[in-house]
Amino acid sequence: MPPAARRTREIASTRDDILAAAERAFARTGYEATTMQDLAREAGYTVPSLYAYFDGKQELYDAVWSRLDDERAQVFDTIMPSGLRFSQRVEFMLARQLELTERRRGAVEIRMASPQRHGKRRATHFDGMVQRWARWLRRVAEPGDLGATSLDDAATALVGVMNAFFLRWMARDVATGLAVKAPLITELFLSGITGRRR
Amino acid sequence: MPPAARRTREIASTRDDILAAAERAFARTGYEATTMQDLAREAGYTVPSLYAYFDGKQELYDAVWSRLDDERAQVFDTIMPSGLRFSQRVEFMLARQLELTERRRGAVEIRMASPQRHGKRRATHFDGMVQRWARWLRRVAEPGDLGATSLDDAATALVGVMNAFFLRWMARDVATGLAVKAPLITELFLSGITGRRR
Amino acid sequence: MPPAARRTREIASTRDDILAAAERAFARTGYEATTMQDLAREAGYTVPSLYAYFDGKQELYDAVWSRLDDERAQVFDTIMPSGLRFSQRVEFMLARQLELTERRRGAVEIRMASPQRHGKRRATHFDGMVQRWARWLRRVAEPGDLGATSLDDAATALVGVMNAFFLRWMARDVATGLAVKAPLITELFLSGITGRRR
Amino acid sequence: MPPAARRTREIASTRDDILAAAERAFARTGYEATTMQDLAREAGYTVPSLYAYFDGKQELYDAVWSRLDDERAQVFDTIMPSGLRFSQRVEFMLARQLELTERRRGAVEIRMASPQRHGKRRATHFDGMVQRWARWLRRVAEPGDLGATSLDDAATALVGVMNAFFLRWMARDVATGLAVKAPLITELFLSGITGRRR
DNA sequence: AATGAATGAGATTTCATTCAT
DNA sequence: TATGAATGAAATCTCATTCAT
Repeated sequence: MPPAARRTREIASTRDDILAAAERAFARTGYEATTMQDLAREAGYTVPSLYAYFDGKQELYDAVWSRLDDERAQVFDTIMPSGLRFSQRVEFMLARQLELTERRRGAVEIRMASPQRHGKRRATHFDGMVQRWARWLRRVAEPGDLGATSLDDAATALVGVMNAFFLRWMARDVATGLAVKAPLITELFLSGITGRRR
Repeated sequence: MPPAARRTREIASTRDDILAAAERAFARTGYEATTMQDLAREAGYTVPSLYAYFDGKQELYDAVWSRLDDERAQVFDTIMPSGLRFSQRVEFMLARQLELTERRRGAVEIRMASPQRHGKRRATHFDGMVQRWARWLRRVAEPGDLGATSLDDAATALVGVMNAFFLRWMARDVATGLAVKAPLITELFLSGITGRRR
Repeated sequence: MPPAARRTREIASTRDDILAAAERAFARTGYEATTMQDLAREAGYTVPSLYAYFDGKQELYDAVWSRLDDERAQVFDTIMPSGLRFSQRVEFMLARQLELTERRRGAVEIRMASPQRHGKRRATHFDGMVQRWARWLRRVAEPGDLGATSLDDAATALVGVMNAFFLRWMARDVATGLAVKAPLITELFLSGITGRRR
Repeated sequence: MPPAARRTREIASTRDDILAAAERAFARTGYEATTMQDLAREAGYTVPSLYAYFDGKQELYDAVWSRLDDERAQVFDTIMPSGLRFSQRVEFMLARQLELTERRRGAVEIRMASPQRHGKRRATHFDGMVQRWARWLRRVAEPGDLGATSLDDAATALVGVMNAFFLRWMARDVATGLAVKAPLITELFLSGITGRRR
């Protein structure tokens, strides 16, 4: 590998280390309460070093979420086993997304509550999730799969139920698995509480 | 009314004015970004005056949420029309809760994302909501109403879908009504996307 | 005096105290090398208190010069004894200006070397002085008083010689008087080195 | 040329390149506001490289002025055409000095306002100029040339008027020539505003 | 009860300088 | 010789909180 390329790789790797540390730190205490000092300590650098890799606290914060969002987008592009029915596809994708959520739980939680640049709000982030799921549903749903429900309402309900189980899990049983709830969430999403098969 | 009693009433009223102002201010900019100066200006007092009524910023913040939580608890105690079926009861309570949410939208949104004293977290607040709804469901549901779904899972799904529609509304159409979504949410909760009656 | 008026006076007086202290501090070490800490110590306040009276370091700095410039403008409006010849008028005004300069020597010196808002420079400040003297000369000079010299060139020469004697005085003999040089400067200005009467 | 000698020459040349760049940079933004980064960029080196040639920022700054002062001293040693009268000599030297000033305008302006190590002051630099001109005047003036004016006062006036025209030129018409003012300055210096020949 | 004034503590950011390679 | 990386030290500015009036 030529030196220039190695250099580039090293920088990227350092940036990534810092981002991972920042994700932990922000997840622990939130944006405002996390100081540059905290971020530096978590990353194993001094504060001025962080400024060599990122332009400031806000930029670091933004970069943390970009990284997370990119990863989530990638999961949406996971190739699905062929021959699945709609309900199986939903369950499959739910499981994948929940796995990611589980792995990055702290970040995901804070992500929901983030002040974002230009005053965008939590609601905006939520709406983004809804729209991503809506796009996905359009891709995989066949006529009749959504019953009489609009794409938008379906995506809203799905994200809602999923988030609810995530938050309950965060509050109560982080030690256990989250992705195992995928079948339950799928059923509630498709058939509600009464329509569930015994 | 004796002077002492009037004094007590006045104090309570002033405290309430301050809390209402604080709710607006916190809803606008969040906990950290809202300064005591902001709170005082919004309330029409000077900063030291606020300290005469509350012990500090954190206490003010906590009191804001207590007030909101109390109000929500009261809504749960609203007397329901008699003779309603389960689905009608759910829809009725959803409508009442959504009305409150609509009225206090800003505060409710921030409430979800609040750093709290002693590291309690957003997830904890969510879990509180789930448990309150679970208690309510136990009171109003008759055998069979929840199908094969546990009380806890049912409450989780309900709060999830409700929150989802609230957030979507915040992101997109605050100008319109939120409570009108109560029937839709009820159906999605009970029958999922496929089981909905045409 | 009504309380409100007294309050206003107190604030003005405090601001003035701070400005006087800032003038001393800036004169000692220049703009950049003078810290808010230095300014606060010199004024007998803490740093945050300074921020209650001025918006920041640059504003303080600007205010110092405004104060000085105002005072200099006032000197230009001093009423002159009547019946003076042109040379006597020049000498009179030079003496008054030099007295002010002497009193505020440090500030005046730094004033010449100041980075100013928006990148204006020392030259700009100098040009301002030239133009003020030019206006004054137009007011007091009668036809023939300036010989063949344009108003602008005359003012330039006058400010140049005056400044030169000020700087030499700063470098060598601050202990003595500066205003006593007014007659000499007047002669050099009017007649040059050779034309001087014995 | 032996290698060692070439090396020495190379080092001297590199130092000079760096100084020229530093002069530009300092002239643009002043001492404090110019960072080592700025200096390195202007010179086409990296920051640590600058440290290989100079001991630090202050040393670089000092070296810039030494270079300028040396050059000015050299101009004072320019051989003058023979047979000139005093006024012609003054005009000749003024023209040469103004040419240098014009070429290095930015540096010269900053030079006047330079904080120097050990608290030497701007006034000191001015006084240095006065003394150099005084030495030169003593060399070229013959009895009677200065009229009744002392050498010191004459030099002071000369430097003052010269500086004044320089600063006015900086403020107003950098695009035009400065050295053309030499005759005017000479006349004002010798005969003042009234004594000028038509 | 209400407030003007003041401040301790701390946050982000910048920069000259060093050092291993 | 040249440089990428790292950092100690410091500067400006903000804010919750106190206290005398």
